[in-house]
Amino acid sequence: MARTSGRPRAAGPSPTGLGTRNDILHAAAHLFCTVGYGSTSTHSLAATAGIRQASVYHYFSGKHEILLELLLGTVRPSLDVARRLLDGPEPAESRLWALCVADARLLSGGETNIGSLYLIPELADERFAPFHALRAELEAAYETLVVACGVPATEGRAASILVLGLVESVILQRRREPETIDELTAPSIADAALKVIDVASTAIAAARLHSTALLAAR
Amino acid sequence: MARTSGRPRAAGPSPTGLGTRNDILHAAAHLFCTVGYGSTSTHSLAATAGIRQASVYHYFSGKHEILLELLLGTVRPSLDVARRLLDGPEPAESRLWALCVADARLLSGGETNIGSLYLIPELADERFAPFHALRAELEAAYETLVVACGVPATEGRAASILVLGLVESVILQRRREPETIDELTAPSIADAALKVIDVASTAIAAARLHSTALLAAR
DNA sequence: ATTATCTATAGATCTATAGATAATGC
DNA sequence: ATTATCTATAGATCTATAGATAATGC
Repeated sequence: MARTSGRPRAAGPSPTGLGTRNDILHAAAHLFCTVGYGSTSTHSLAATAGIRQASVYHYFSGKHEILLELLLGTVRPSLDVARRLLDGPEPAESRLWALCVADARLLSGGETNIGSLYLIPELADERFAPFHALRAELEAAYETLVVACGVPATEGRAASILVLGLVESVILQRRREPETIDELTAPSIADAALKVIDVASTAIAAARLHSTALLAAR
Repeated sequence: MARTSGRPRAAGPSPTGLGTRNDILHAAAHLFCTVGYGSTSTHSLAATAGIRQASVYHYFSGKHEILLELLLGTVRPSLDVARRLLDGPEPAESRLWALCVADARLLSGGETNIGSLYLIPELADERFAPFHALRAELEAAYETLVVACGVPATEGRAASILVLGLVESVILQRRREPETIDELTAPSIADAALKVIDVASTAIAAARLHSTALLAAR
């Protein structure tokens, strides 16, 4: 990871200690979330990463490629959890609850509110198609689990949109009132998600108990 | 509204027919939502509004002032509804339901998904303080109604964040799957919001019946 | 006379490439 | 020799101002 050969940096060592590529990704996550994607220049990106502007192009062909990598790195862990939960032996209610908690935690944790990048208009560009493909798979997993919880198949789409919307509302909350987020936030969201699709409170309580084991499972 | 004196435009008449100021606001709403705020130049703004780049400065001191006006124009109607509902004689459940529906409709209707501008990092700038003040008042109204629905005051904040998050999730839905939004979307969201705070289904049904009269009231 | 718009432009910035340089590796 | 980084820069673009112009209003 750490550089061995090559001309030394003019501005001192890697800020992250994880190599230049990661310095750039780290700087981009921070700037895109606090300054805005369109308002961040390759120059400020480089400065934050501790290198010169032109050196960014040694690793990425432009801002869009950096953003794509950040997005993929954020949706992949969600998808990993979703795939594991899709065909487990536990009740669907417990698996959906676990997925909601895991996603709410992923979105509320980490150094930067990277989920807020899911929403920017610039993503309409076709260069972000690989991200949209993974997102679509995640949405399908939610729908499958929602239907497995007893929601009629014809209403599954609409119900899963509400559920995922509730989970992702943590992105908005984090943007506006990060101090209100604590370890109870994710479970509260998961509870709320199951209430929305009319899961009985006994099943919700059971899901809470199952979840520790479920999310630890490999 | 329509220009009377002054040099004629080079690029033909006002696209909206509502005067240059509105042409600019209209163009900005469209471009900020589809291209991105930071990625929109004053030049493209002017071109879409049917004027030259420099003429934008006759009406606004820059992009930020245009964005602020768009934001205020979006949050004010929500706040008008909220103020009216805050101390009505109807049950709190019905008033909260009506507020959720009204907001979900405001966010899902209109030509552009202007709610998506609520989330951009650029809003952290102090120049948008007037918007944040109105937003805070709207959030307080939600909290008041949530507590009036029987949620303990100590949990009112957290619960109202979930409720408002659910309402605003329509912004995310509209960005990603606008074709799934129809006249049932807003009421479904309002139902879901009341379920989240454990309102009995009988009270939810009553709220639906009340709402027509409630939202028509002046 | 007043006004809305225009043209022109200075100066700042931004992107992306070309080519030099200062390290390590062999 | 290879590599990561640097400096330098061309060309594009972007913002904001100065001042001209082409209408209407009086």
